[in-house]
Amino acid sequence: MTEATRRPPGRRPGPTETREAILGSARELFADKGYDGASLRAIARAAGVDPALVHHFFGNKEGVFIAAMRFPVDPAELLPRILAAPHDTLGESMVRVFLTVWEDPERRAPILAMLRSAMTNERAAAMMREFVTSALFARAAGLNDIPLIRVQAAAGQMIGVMILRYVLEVEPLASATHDELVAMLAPTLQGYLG
Amino acid sequence: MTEATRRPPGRRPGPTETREAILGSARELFADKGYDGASLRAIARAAGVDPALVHHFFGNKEGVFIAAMRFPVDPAELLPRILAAPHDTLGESMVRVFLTVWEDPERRAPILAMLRSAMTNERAAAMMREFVTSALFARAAGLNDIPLIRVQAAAGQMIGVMILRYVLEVEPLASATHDELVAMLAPTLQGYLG
DNA sequence: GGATAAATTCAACACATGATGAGTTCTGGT
DNA sequence: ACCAGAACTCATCATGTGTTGAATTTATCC
Repeated sequence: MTEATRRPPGRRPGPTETREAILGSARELFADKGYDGASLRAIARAAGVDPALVHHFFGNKEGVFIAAMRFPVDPAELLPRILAAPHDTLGESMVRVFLTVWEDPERRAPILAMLRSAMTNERAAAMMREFVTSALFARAAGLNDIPLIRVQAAAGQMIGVMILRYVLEVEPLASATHDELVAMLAPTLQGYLG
Repeated sequence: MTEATRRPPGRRPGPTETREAILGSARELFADKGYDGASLRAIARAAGVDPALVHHFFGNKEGVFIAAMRFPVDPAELLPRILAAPHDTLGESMVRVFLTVWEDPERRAPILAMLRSAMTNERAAAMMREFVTSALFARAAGLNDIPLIRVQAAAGQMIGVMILRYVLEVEPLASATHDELVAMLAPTLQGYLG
């Protein structure tokens, strides 16, 4: 029992799914440590792989991040789901979609990763600004002729509440049911969007 | 010109203000890199001082952070200023106080530091949760008999907007005037608090 | 089956980090 | 005038970081 975990070099037999495994670990680690906090080596370790392999696949750390952030949440799928609601229940619709997405760790991860990274890393902030601006705000405002700044106020309300609920985990917000949150927040969003 | 910047060891003559200088640099660096992103050595460098001196004064990195975060914003001074307003303009009052504080870099720094750090560091998150819960939410709710969760929804609105405005710098939110923001946000907060 | 390419590891690099211990110079109290 | 302690720097340690180049094994294509 010289070394328990020491695999030989060289390609593994069978079809290769390692790349996806790395992306999975990357998403998880970026999600709860942010860009700078998640180390390449930790990502490699979590994927059961040598750090150099990560480089081989993605070139450098930024490459890993960008690859992991593809589809932070597909707005083309989500926005219609929000805007499909009748005009007078747009607010409730938006709250429910947000809650549904954030409740599922799989779908929450990329958003959290983006948000956490953007808070302390200039380039990540630029990526998020870009994404949020062109893929979310502009479309949402364009589709229903709502002033851009009001869409942003609505998004701000949800971002703030999500941080208090999922990052800071402040009570009673963290334990509130979906219905309670809808009752409280929907009128606000409706006010901005209606 | 062997070494331009090389001060001799030993105590400096005259009264000593170095401790405050270190805290100043620490506050600045924590504010825009967060706890993990701001290195002791960078703080020392910014204060024009040897890294070991920082240890001498504060024991370890967490000591520096805690010392730098004393008075993130004195709630005992701020809350009365918000709550002094007549009941039907509480919302406007809160928006204005938030904007005033965030506009001044000196006062924004500790809050940003706290927030940025809390996003990626577990201990910083605990500190912030503690602070926000007992020093802000509980008092604000207690003083005027408002349900705790509504205070948090109001705070969430402001936190989200502040992030979009000062961290992500999304337009047009980032360039909006105080009056525009008040007009848009005050009714929301009034709804939660009234 | 033989050549080329892909997947994978290892060893090492240059550098940054937080921390420690010892040494030097000044201040303050007696 | 002395001396304990505070202020201050230096050199150093152990660890972690992103990145690189070479070596080895397997898969794929002609």
